[in-house]
Amino acid sequence: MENNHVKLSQSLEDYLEMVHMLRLANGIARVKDIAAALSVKMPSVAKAILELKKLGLVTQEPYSGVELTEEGRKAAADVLNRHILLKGFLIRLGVSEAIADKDACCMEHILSAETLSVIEDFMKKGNEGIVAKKANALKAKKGK
Amino acid sequence: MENNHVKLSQSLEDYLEMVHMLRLANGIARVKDIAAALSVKMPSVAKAILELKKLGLVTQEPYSGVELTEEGRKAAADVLNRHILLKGFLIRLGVSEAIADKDACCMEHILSAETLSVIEDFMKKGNEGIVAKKANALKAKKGK
DNA sequence: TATTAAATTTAGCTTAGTCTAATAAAATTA
DNA sequence: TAATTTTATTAGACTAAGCTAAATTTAATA
Repeated sequence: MENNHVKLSQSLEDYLEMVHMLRLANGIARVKDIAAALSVKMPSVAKAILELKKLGLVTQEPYSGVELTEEGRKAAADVLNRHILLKGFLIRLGVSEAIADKDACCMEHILSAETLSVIEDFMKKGNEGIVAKKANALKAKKGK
Repeated sequence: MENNHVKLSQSLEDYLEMVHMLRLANGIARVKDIAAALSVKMPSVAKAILELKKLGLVTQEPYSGVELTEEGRKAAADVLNRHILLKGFLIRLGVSEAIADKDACCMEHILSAETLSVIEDFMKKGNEGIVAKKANALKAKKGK
């Protein structure tokens, strides 16, 4: 049970996530579609896939679709889950769907575990959570 | 009243913001201190300052502290204000101060105007804002 | 099936942002 | 003030991530 978690660059995380999304949506992740979805050219995708191969996160037969290794699938799912969480969070705050999606796309690569877990709590408990926390804080103050 | 707002890279925004912070804190922004604060080496700072000079955002006499132009001061203050807003927001959600600071530091460069304005509202109105919004949404639904 | 079109890869260039090592200037101190 | 230390700059290497152009392979179609 080794911990191979090499921290990926934002760019590589994006490619990995997109492979996952395309496979979920279409069953296959083609270089052309990855390029279109990420607004880059195909050679950029080819280079990124090479990197991800070196890292053991994807496999690919020459001139065909990209597949995920078990480790790659896990890592991609992690990114995607963060994306979904953050997009939902922004929408809950009142951000429009399109912008929530775009901003989640950046945030998913940078937020610390602590912040993500706080946001998870927020999404579970809703605003009352914060109110309750405040109330507790006040109580604690009085208790002093 | 020209709009020279060239979109800065995250890196250059960080340098600009740090110049502003050091000047606020110490009255002067030295290369050495910028480097220490951003955990980079001095030559990286020198290069960045060169860029910011080209963009008309800072000035600097050789071998001395970095100054902000009027435009640079405005741009720096913008970044700093976003930082302060976001850090406060994360703290309000329950994130620890150190992590809030670190994460705000990344978020300040990437969030859209819409998301920032939503967060501003949240900080003004508090959670009731969201609750109220929800209530309104429900009312609107009923009204249909 | 032979040709054409589309997709993928390779080769190589560019930019931004970091670094180390070496040089130059300024500040400190003996 | 001369020597030393600190600070800043310059020169140049390296990496990541993008690009274009050209070559290669696969797929489509005449």
